[in-house]
Amino acid sequence: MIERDAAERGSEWPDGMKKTKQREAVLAVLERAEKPLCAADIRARTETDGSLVRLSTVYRILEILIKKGVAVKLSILGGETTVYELNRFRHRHYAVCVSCRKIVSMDNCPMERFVPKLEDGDFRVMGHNLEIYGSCKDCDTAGSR
Amino acid sequence: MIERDAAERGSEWPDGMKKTKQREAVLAVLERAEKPLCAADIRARTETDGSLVRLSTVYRILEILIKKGVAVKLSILGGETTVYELNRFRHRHYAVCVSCRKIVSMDNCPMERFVPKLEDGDFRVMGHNLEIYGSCKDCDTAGSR
DNA sequence: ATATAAATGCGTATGGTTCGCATTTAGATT
DNA sequence: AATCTAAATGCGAACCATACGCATTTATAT
Repeated sequence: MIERDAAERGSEWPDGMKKTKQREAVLAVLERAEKPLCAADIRARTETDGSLVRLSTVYRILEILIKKGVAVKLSILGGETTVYELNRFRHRHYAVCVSCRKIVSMDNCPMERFVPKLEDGDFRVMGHNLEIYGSCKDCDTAGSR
Repeated sequence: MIERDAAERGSEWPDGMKKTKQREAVLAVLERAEKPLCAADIRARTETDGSLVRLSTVYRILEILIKKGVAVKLSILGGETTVYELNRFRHRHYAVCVSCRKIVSMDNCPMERFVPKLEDGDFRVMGHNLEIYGSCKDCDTAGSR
């Protein structure tokens, strides 16, 4: 299973990164992830895959994946949760349900043609994070019922 | 000093909130704040004001200010810092310098006339957080020099 | 003035993340 | 293929921000 994912990834192993089974396991999890995952989730999924990666190692791997630009870190709901996902080289933002914490992905981005008016006129914008919060379909109907 | 701030705030004391000197001190700090502050900053500023509020109390006060909608919590730089500010009932977003962590405020908001395309069609958007990151004037010139 | 529910002080617990160091391993070199 | 070495991992402990528990104090209603 890990081998298959590695095969799908082909030769795209991050430059200069030593290939260890822990790193392959973490990358496999991130590639299969349907939503951003927190470190503990990643650890748990490597465990069910049959090749447990310790939590501290997960953090170390995430750190270097981020440094290499392979993964990105995002925090939602006022910093309560820190999650990670592969950098898919496209804008991807999420809406989070304040009630059940479901993460819903968004297909467009308000920053596409937006020029921020910044107090410090010479601020060079390099990127942005956007988080939308609200109530998902299920929780919304449950609440108003 | 605290009295003066309280006077400026006038009768706007949050509904049903017991007025204690710790709460007045924290509100005074938030009112005078030129940028969002973390809990430890708030504690430190109450200390220099001459009425130290313990950190755990700061957190408790922030919690209820947020619940009452008087303050808001925001997290920047991927959750590394959690900061708080008064809810000024207008959109206020910030750009953060990735190098010196300076916080620069932004005068417009890309969400003003933006309709998100969400996978979960019935997601009810209640609000959003946006963080812009990049390089501030000082760090940018320092870096490219 | 008194009663009482709520807020605070202060020490401790917690939970997510990082660190230290001994051991193992990947990849280079022979 | 065997050996070497820097880098990665295991594992426990440290760490930091934040939350909690409970005795004491305080704001407000009576």
